[in-house]
Order: sequence, then structure tokens, then C-alpha cells
Amino acid sequence: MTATDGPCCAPIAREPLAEAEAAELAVLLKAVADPVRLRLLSMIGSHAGGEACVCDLTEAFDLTAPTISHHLKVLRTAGLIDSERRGTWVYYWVVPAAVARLGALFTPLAEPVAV
Amino acid sequence: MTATDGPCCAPIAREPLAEAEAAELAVLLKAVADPVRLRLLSMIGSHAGGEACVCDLTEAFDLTAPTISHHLKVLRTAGLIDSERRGTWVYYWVVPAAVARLGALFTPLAEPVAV
DNA sequence: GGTCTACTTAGACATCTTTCGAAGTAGGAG
DNA sequence: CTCCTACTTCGAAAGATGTCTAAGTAGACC
Repeated sequence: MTATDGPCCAPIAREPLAEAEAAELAVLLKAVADPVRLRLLSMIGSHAGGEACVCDLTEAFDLTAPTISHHLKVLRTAGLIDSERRGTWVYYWVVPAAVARLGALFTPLAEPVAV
Repeated sequence: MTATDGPCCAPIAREPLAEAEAAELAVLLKAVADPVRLRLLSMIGSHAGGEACVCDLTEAFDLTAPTISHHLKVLRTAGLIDSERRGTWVYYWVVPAAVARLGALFTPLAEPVAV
């Protein structure tokens, strides 16, 4: 640690990633490494009010409701989104800290990042 | 562009990702969404001189040489690393722009997450 | 040339993923 | 209570992925 080779590199390139940490991060990355889930995350995050109803999301794809539900579950299990049922509809929203963690991995920063 | 919601959100959360763009980004993300490839990328990026020989990388894993070679090919096909043969050994290095692109996807632009 | 080392490619196999249709659960309306 | 809508869970089929062994290529050295 404290391998301060300078602020030249993304955190991932400062020092070799430990095996356990790599496994944990891979789970997070696998969650977003799918076109449908990327679009879902983007749609939820950019939706007015910061929340989106599953019904809105399903309509945007040529996929069945169970498939969308599955992808939402993957994102939720990874901690990238959260949801709540209010009456008839279920609403999803983005967990900013989890998304930021992904960004921090690859972004060259001037300051040290405590991941 | 012209999504002047301010610097509050990661680019992915500014406006819905187009289908084609999501597919393209998913390819890049799939490349890093694996524990072995994450560690490879990290090892190459943090290696002295910015380059790493395949032989060094192979030794760090309990995997056979063909498997490591396969993972390196995936990273190379995605444009995240590049390689060159010099004499007996093959050297790999990171392509910073490709890594930065990943970071830019999820990082809130102006300010760190004020949580 | 022949051989050794350092990878890469090819083929095979087990496992994980994506997707669907069908059935289940939960809440609102009549 | 009965029905309708809005999801979620279950089970299965098709495809993608990670890993291996075996074989191929490329350079160094004798």
C-alpha cells in the first residue's frame, strides 16, 4: 500500500488487485455488463423524480415482463438499485454510492480514493 | 448533451442510453466483469514500466497458460490492452483511454459524491 | 537443421446466463 | 368475494462463457 506512484493511473492500475477484492468487484461489474441492464439502470437514473415504475421500463423493451423482472433483480442484488411497492406499482431507484464505486475504479483521480 | 441537469449524476443517469450504445458498452464491461481479467488488467497496469510479460502474469494464477492467454485476448479484443512480441517474450500494456471511458460512464463529473 | 522455451489456437466439456411461458402473489375496483 | 392488473417466482430450453488438454507457431540457441 501507499504505492504512491503518482496520480497517473486509475486505482485499478496502482497496485495489483487482491483475489478476493477482484471477485467482489466482478460481481458488481457483471451486473452492469449487459445491454438490457445498462439501459435499465440508465432509464431509472434519468427518470423524472429519480424513480421509475416497472411498467414504464417493461414497455421500452421487446422483452417479456419476467425477463425485465429478472434483470431488475440482478441489479438489486448487486446493490445498484433499490425498490419499494407503493399501492399497485413497484418503483425502482438508483443507489448513487454503488454506481460511484464503479466509476472510482477506472477513473484517473488526482486524489487517493478509499475504495 | 444539452441535458443540463447539472453535475449531479453519472453520465449514464443523465438520459436513457440508446440501444446500440448500450450494446457497445456492454461488450467493454463484459471484458472487465471477470475476476481473472480484473486482476490481469490491474497487474499489467501496475507493473513496473507499464508493461508485463505473459510469463509473469501466468505465474500469479492457478490457471493454465491457455486460459490466461484466452483472458488476455478478451481484454485485447475489447481494446483495453495491447501487446507486442519482443524476442522471446510477449509484453502487454494498458490502453488508458479505454479504461478512462469506463470510468467516465459511472463517475459524477464535477464533484465527488457528497453523501 | 534440431530442440527448447514462450506463448496462441483449436476442440471439448461443464457451468452460468438469458430468455420464455406458466403459475403464483399482492393490491385495487366493483 | 370475485375479478383485473402489476409484478415476481418457477422450470426449462438455447446460447454464451471459463477451463482444460492437445496441438500449432514463433523466436533463441546449439
